[in-house]
Amino acid sequence: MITITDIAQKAGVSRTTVSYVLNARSEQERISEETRLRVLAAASELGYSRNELARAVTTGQSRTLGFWVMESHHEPVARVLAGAMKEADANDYFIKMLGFDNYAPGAQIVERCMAWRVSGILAIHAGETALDSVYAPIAKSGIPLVLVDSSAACADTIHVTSDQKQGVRDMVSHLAEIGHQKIAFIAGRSDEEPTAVSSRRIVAYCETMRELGLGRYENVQYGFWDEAETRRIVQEMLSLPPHSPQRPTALACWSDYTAMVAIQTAAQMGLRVPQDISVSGFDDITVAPWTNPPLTTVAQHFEEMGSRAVRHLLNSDPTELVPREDALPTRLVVRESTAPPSHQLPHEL
Amino acid sequence: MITITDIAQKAGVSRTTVSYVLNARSEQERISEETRLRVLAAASELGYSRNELARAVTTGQSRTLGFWVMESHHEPVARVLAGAMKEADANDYFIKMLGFDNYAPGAQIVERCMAWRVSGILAIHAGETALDSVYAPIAKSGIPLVLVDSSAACADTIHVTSDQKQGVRDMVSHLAEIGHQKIAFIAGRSDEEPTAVSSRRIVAYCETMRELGLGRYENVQYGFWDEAETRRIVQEMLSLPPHSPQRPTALACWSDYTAMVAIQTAAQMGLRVPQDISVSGFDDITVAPWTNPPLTTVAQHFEEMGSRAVRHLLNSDPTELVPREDALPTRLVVRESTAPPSHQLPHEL
DNA sequence: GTGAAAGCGCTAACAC
DNA sequence: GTGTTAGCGCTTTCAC
Repeated sequence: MITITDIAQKAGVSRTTVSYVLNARSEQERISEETRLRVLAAASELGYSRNELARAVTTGQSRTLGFWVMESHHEPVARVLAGAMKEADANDYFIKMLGFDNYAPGAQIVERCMAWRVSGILAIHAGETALDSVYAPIAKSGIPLVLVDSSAACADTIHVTSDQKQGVRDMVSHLAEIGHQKIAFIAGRSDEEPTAVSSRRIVAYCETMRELGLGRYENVQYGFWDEAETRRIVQEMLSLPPHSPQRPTALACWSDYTAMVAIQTAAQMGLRVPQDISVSGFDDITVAPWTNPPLTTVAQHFEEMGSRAVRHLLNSDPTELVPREDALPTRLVVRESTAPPSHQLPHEL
Repeated sequence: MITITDIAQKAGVSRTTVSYVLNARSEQERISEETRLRVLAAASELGYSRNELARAVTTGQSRTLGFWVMESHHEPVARVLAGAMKEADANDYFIKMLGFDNYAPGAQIVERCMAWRVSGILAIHAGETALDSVYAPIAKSGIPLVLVDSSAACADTIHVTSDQKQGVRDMVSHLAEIGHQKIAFIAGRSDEEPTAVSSRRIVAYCETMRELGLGRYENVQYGFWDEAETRRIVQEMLSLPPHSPQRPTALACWSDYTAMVAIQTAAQMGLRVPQDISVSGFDDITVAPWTNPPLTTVAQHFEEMGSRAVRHLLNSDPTELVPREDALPTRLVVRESTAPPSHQLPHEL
């Protein structure tokens, strides 16, 4: 293994000089162009490869960010990670995976971050309970933390997320504009708690309904991760008599997955989407344009969320990560799963 | 920052002793139970956190694996990563992300791996061209490489993948069993080259067709990543007269995404799936059960692929990574997008 | 059983 | 401009 000592020897200078040249600190300070070139030449001739570990030891800087997946939703996680990677890479930082789906005890993961001198932690999809259990150790460790798409409640840090409110408002307004009044919202909930994003979307739904003068029909139903519950809810609502004041003409779903289940359930009941019932999603995942019918949804810019999070972690004075929410705009994508409500009876079974 | 020197002082022993205790090398060698306890106590009282970087410098072992996404298919990548993480974690290794979608020059990434003393590299979805450009530097670096779901051609390493042949054979046999004879295959291709997995599935398709005595109808069409081409192909095939010998009664697609596009295209042509045309996929992604109709497909165990790859990287003698293919079994999942061919004319537009 | 001493590869005051 | 020296925190050989 080639070290700076070897280079120093070959170039006939001291290790210090080599270090300065290799770190490009030669420009402003000391080091003549002539020696610089000689050192560089020696390095490349010897096939030198810097030992970043040794460097990290002395500087105390690992230039590494931890990426913690607290709840794994494949596509969003992959996309946020891609964005984070790109940004980290541009700044010559690395990303270390800390955990997937929380299978390792949180405190242990934090301990490892300290042991590896991780420069910052990006936690994605942190629910309240999960966060509660690790927030204290992280805070104590002094490692900067940025949350992405998480439960905001106990977020004593920067929280990068989409502007859920705007997204839901755009969707509900779109449905209202094309003539819907009975717009139900299908929210998400995991075993014990509503997912954070979901609960904020509920609020936005209710507010918008009121703003639009549709407050009298406020209908929030809870689907679980388990699709079965979503099916049950949809069946129940769509089994109501066609002109019942309870029966929704549009189903605004908190996620694309849920929307797909809703569309399928409706189809299995012999209903046509969107003629008999409109359905919308949230996220705009890859397959959204390929559902039958193509899904009207709200696009989130996951990649951007990732790079924003990394930028927060890197740019700011570590002690100045002032807690706040960094909400990215969403984009309404109207496809074919929403249409004006029919005034005829829904297609019969 | 607390170091072993602090512990040594507090426990009244030498740094050597502390090091031995902390590395649990105390059992077989030296160190009395009494001092062991005293050292441990001192460490925990002081709130000691080991500096893994320093440790890595002296040992030359970073206990870190690089994960390189050469082509990003969100869900498969996320799932393989999850599996890899789990296995790495169990062995007290970390995973470092090396790149997403090849946006950084390969040689540079390899250089970084060397600089960080990465213990092994896991590359996923490596196409021929991408691999060609980085294979030499990796080989020269001496860092063990394991490929996952990649182009096998130039794979002078272990290649973890699904048993594509079995998967395709199961699917084609299934279609044949329920009465199809005119089974077309829709393969994938990126700009310049067929994706590796795709090309191997093509071979498997052809072989199976012959084995089943259906060799006279061998019909491989190429879709691109771009869905437009897939649409065009499907439209062309399904525009043929119903009883034309060219017109397929089943479309075996190389991926679930492609299958979704095929189903949608068929639906837009007024055809019913599976009554008028059967469609099958490959992968069994999350949404496969929620398409209309639910997708018949071949499931791959992505998580297992990730953990297998990591195991290869860790368990084996680095010099003994004998090049070979580690093919995991697939599983046929019959849902509702495939059914016996109708003997009536397809539903008219 | 335990410790002294050397060393891993690199950085950074400070002196010349 | 350049080199000397000390040090980062840890491991490991060797002597006691």
